Amino acid sequence: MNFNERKNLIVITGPTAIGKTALSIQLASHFNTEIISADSRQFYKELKIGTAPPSAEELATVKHHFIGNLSINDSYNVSKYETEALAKITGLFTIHDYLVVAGGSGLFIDALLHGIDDLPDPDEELRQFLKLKYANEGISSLRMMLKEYDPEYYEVVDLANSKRLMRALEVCISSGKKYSELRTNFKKPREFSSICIALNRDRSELNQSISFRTDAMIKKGLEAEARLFFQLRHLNPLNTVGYREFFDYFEGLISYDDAIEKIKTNTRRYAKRQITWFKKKEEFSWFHPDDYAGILNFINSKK
RNA sequence: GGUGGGGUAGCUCAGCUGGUAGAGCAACGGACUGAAAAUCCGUGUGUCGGCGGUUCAAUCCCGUCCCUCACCA
Repeated sequence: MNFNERKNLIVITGPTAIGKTALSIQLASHFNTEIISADSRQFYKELKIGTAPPSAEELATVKHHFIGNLSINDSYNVSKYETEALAKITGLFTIHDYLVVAGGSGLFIDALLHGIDDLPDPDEELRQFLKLKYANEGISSLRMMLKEYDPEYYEVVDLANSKRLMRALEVCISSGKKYSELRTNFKKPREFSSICIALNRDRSELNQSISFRTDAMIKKGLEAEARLFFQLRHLNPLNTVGYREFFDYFEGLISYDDAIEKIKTNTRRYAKRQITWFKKKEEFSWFHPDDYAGILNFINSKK
C-alpha cells in the first residue's frame, strides 16, 4: 500500500449487547464508508437469530463485510480472517479514508491490527488422534507428550487446558519445530492508523441489556432456529451461546426455562471475558455507548 | 386470633452436645496465537431477622417483638 492520505481504521469493540452495531452504523454513515465485521459467529449465514447480526435494514443502510459470508460447515480460523480482512481493508482504502471495524472477538481484532504468527493450520487427522488420546488416556498423557516435544512451552502453558495442549502438540508434530519457537508474538506493521474504541457501561445495565436481547431472540424464534441444527450440533460454529443451551433442552437435560436462564448467564460470562480481554489492551479508549459526541470528537482529534 | 414450621451469603439450603459459619448455583477477578460466543484458572462476598437475658463464651439455650409459610378458627 502506498497512500498519499492517511488511512484510518476505526475499531469499535466491547462486550456483547453493548451497542456496537448501532454505533458502527452511525459512524460509517457519518464517514460515508463501510463496515468490516470482527465477530467470529456472525460470519455464519445460517445463524440468523442467535448471533444478533445486523438486521436487513441495517445491512441496507451501510455496506457490511464478513457478515454471513461463511457456512457452519466451513472450517475457519483467525489466520484466514487476518488474510481476508486485511485484503478487504486494503482494497477499500483505495476509495475510503476511513473504515469501521465492529465486533467483539478479541483474538480476531488482534490478528487484524497486529497479525498473528505463521503457524501450521490444524490437520484434521492429527487433531482426531489427539482428541482420542485425550479421551482415552486423559490430560496427563497430553502433558507428558508436550514435555517431550516442547519443554519450554510446557513450562508456561496452562496445564489444565486440554485445548492448548492439543494445539501445541499439533503445531509441534506437523511442523517438526517447537511451538515455543514459532510463537514470536511479532507485531506486523500495518499501513493504516487504528483508532481503537471500546464500549462499556455499568454492569447491571449491561446485564439488563443482555436479558432484554435474549428475550427478543426467543420471540424471533431462536428455539426453532436451534432445532434446525440439532443434528449438526457437533460443529464448532454451533458451540455458541444461545444454541448449545437449546441443544441441552432438546436432549432433555434441562428444562425450557433453565435453557433460557442459562443463555443469559452464559452471555453475561462471555461479556465478562470480553471486558477482561480488552481491559489490558492499552491501545483502546473506553466510552459509554451513548456518548456519540465524545466518540466522534475523539476520532476527529486523531487527525 | 390459635397451633405448628421456618427466618443463616444474591438464591436454595447445611450447620452435631454452646467455642463468631459452609455447600451448590449465581456473582466477582484473571489467563488467552488457527476450536476464541471456544477453552481454562482463581476468589466466600455474612449485623446468622430485631432487642433483651443466661453464660467465660450464643447462629445454637430462654424471653419478647417483627416477618413468612401451613393448618385451625
